[in-house]
Amino acid sequence: MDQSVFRPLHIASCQIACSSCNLREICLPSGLTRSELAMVDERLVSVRRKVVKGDYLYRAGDPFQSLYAVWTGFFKTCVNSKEGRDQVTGFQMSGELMGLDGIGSKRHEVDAIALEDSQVCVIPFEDLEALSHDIASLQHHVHKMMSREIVRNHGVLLQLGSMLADERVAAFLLNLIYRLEARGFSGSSIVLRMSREEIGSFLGLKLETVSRTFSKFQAEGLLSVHSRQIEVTDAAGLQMRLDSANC
Amino acid sequence: MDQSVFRPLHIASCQIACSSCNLREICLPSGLTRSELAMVDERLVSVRRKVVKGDYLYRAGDPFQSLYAVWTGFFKTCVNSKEGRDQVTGFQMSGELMGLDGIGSKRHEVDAIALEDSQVCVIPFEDLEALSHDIASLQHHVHKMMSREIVRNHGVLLQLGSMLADERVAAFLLNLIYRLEARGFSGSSIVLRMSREEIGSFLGLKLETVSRTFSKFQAEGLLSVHSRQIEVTDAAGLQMRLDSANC
DNA sequence: CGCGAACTTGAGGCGTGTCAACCCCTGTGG
DNA sequence: CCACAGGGGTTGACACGCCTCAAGTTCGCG
Repeated sequence: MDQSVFRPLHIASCQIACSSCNLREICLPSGLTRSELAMVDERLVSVRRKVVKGDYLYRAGDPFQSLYAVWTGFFKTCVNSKEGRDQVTGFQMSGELMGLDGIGSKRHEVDAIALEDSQVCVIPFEDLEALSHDIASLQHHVHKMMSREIVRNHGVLLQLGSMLADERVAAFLLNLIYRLEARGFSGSSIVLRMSREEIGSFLGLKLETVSRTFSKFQAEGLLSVHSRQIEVTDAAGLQMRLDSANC
Repeated sequence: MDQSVFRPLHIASCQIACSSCNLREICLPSGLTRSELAMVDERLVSVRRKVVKGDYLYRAGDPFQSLYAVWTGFFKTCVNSKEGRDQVTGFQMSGELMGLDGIGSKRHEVDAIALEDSQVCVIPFEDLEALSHDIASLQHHVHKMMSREIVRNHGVLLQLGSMLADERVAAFLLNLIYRLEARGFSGSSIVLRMSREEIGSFLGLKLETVSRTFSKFQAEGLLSVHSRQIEVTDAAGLQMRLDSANC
């Protein structure tokens, strides 16, 4: 529906080019000049990969070769410890980068799973490093994106370490709204692509707690829930849930 | 005591050179050739800064200019949300890098505070990007270090999201042991540089819970506690605390 | 030596997990 | 067409782990 904006009429015939992608200002090439963009088109991004709902884009342990930028669709990334624990570490939507975890060890350290039929742009990391060598602003931008990933994780740490269940869920929804609005979608009408269990895993809560919290917010008039369709009627009220904590 | 190994006799006269630093294999220049190391000495790391116990190395909001590598001492980094929450996001010891959070926004996003009298090597980030341009292996190594920081955070996420208090404390101690041993220190005799409250903040627990857990481990014969001096007598037993969870 | 900060320990309360029942929706096969 | 199974979601009762509050002790530093 809303997403038609991102879906080309003929995928097969679609030129894979950052310069003509409407995500270019959000995605990897953000901030590049026209001529730099042309170099990215030519030397870097040439393959797009489809991942159907439920399939792995990559698994923890797979050899690392490429980063992936989400073009359409929605992903989750999960860590699995050897002790059998696992946890969702993030949800990725269009324009967001996946795979940075794999650079350090040459192997992916998390699983990346599509939550709906998706397409990603493949960014071979060796090529990215080579091109960064020739385009200083690209090199800097890569550093920025990695840094932001670190900062993002700090935010999640804060959620998991110091927030009550209500606050975690409110922060989760507000973050989702923020990112959807940055992509031109309505911030008040959200379709969740993930289950209650996946939200819970991400927030360090059980699925029942997530479900109860949604019901509670609904009873308080902050939003209305119809399974995965959420209508946020009072985003400011959600924000107050965060501000009013800890006095 | 053990740390004398890292403390030069005359600080003022000490040559600031990665090539002669005994942390070079753990720290930023790990994996560089002799000649590359010489370039790092010449063009990159020339200033060392002292930070006395309790002082800020930098604060959230400060303009970002440099990364810092811990040379001696011990730090914590903290996020502060505008709502008044705050949380320790990590503890840094010798050879570890601080400041990566600041690249994305040109401002530091966390506070970095010395937990004991410390010294850091200042790494101007512009110079690092410039030198990375000339030394491909340095560029790659910077990427690796950032990637590892991301992966490290995933591990903390897992702790905060899915572990009981005992398990968090056990994982915390085992991680500390691992890092101390990598630096040639005893893994069984630990001196904590941080308070119970700081450990609690890092692990998403209250200080009383941390204290109780130490006492519990002591009662079970896994370790003995004398305020901040911890003798780990059964590291395998601590590890079992992690493995046996969740069945 | 004396003060304040850090730490320990206990008692009780609260938030979230656990377990279970039930509903809704979808897909499958008789 | 209906019966049925299965997965996801909701809701309730209860348990338990951690937090809160408070008192007392030890440690560190002037």
